[in-house]
Amino acid sequence: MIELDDIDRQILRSLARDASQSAGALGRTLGLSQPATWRRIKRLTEAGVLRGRRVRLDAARLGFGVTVFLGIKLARKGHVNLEDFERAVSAIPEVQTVEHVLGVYDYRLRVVARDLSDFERVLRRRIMALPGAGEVDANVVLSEERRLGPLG
Amino acid sequence: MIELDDIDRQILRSLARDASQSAGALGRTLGLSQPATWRRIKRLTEAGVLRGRRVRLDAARLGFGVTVFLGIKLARKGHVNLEDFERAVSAIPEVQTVEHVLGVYDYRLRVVARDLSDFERVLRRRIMALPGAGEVDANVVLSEERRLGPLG
DNA sequence: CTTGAAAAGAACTGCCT
DNA sequence: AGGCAGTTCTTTTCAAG
Repeated sequence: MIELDDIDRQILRSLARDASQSAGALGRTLGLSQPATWRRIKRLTEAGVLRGRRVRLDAARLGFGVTVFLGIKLARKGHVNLEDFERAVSAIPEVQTVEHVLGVYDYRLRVVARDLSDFERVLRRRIMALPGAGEVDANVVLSEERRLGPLG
Repeated sequence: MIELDDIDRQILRSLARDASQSAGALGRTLGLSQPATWRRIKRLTEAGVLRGRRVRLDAARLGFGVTVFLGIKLARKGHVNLEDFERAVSAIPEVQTVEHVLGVYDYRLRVVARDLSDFERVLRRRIMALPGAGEVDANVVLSEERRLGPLG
C-alpha cells in the first residue's frame, strides 16, 4: 500500500469526479503548480492507485432502458465448476458485471436490456441456461445514485 | 435517442476501455483521420451518450479491502419517506452506490470498508441506524469482473 | 469524408531552490 | 518535496479538395 497525504487524496477525489480536467487546472484549485500536480498523478498511477481512465456511457440513451440486479445460487454446490460458470456468464453480452460473492447468493450480476421483454429473453435463454445456475433473484433498478466512496 | 453507426459503436467501445487514448490514435485503429474521429466524439458527447471521463481507483490499494453488497427492505412500507432514507444513506461515506430497486429488496447498496471489523462498524452504527431500514441482506464480494455491457 | 496547417493548450523534461 | 522554463505532443479549429 502507498502512503497518501492530504493533497493526494484531494487529487484522487477530483479525478474520480472528472478525469478530463488537466493537471494544470487541477493544481490551480489546490494551490499547486502544473508539474507538481502532474508528478503526483504519475506517482499515483505507477503505484496502481489510479487504474486508467474510462468514459461513462449513458445506457438509456443507447437504448438500454432496463437495468437488473440478479442474485444467482449455484445448484449442486461442490459439483459445479466455477470457472465454467464464469466463462459462460462472461459470454453474455448483456452482462455488465460479474461478482463472486459470499452470502445467500453465489454470484451477483448486473444486466442491461432494451426493455422488460428483452430482459425476459436474456433471463430465459441466457441466464437460466447457465451451467450450474440454480435459484435466481431479480431486482429491477428504478433509480441509481453513484457516489465516490470514502475518498469522495 | 441518437442514431449510431458501426464506427460510433467502435469508438464508444474503445473509449469505455481506455479514455486516455487520443482521438488521433483511436482514429488510426479505425482507419479514420484525427479530425473525423474528434468530430464523432464531440457529437457523441453533445448527444449525452458520452457522459464525462472518470479515473478508476483501486480500492484495495487505498486500504479498502472489503466490498459488500447490501439488500435493504424498508420497514413499515408506506410510512417511510424515501427521500429521508436516501438522504441518510448518501451521508454515509462508505456507501459507493445507492440503487432504488423493485423486487424482494427496496434498496441495494455497494459499501466498502477497510476490513471486516470496519464493515461491522459501518453495518451496526450506520446502516442499521438508517430511518426506516428493516431487513438487511449482505453479500461480501470475493472477486469481481467488470465488463463493458452490450457495447463492449 | 479526406489532407494539411495553424494556434492553443496540455503533457512531459531538466534544472534549481 | 516544490517551482520555473522550455520542448514535445495533443487538442481544437480552420481552409480546401
